[in-house]
Amino acid sequence: MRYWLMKSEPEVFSIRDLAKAPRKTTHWEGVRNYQARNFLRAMKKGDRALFYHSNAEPPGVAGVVEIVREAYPDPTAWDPRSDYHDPKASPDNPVWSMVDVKLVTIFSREIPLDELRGVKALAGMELLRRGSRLSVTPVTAAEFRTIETRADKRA
DNA sequence: GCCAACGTTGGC
DNA sequence: GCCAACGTTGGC
Repeated sequence: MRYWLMKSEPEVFSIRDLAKAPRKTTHWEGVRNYQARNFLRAMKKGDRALFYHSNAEPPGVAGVVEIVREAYPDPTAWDPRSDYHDPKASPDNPVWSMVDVKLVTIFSREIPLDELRGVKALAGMELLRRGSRLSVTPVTAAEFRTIETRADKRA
């Protein structure tokens, strides 16, 4: 099993929104970056991902989700009314993929980005790289565990 | 296939 | 709202 980090803007879709969703499950739609899409396609059922709140006050890791359905075409890509519409995409040529994720845990406290920056064990994390913008990134098992453990401790 | 212009992300 | 750091587009 592999580990990932997935970003979402809480004003658009927060981990609380996921908790309220039917079966606490959602389609992870709208990824429009090829590298991030390829990571979505590499995900396997049962993989786990950190749910990250971007463009938030403060930004940080809010909890854990599980991949419950592997990559399949993202229909918002060929929906002209969608914010995520891409004229290159069609049902015959979907271009973009999405997965389904299910809520596993909402951390008792969000771990803010600036706290993560101070953790030695996380120094190599893609998220912390200068200029990193990818909305889906792989995370090592050690990084994942470090963050999970930290969620139970005080800052 | 280069690269300038443009658009987007996301922390601050 | 600013802007650095990227990714994408399109003229050549």
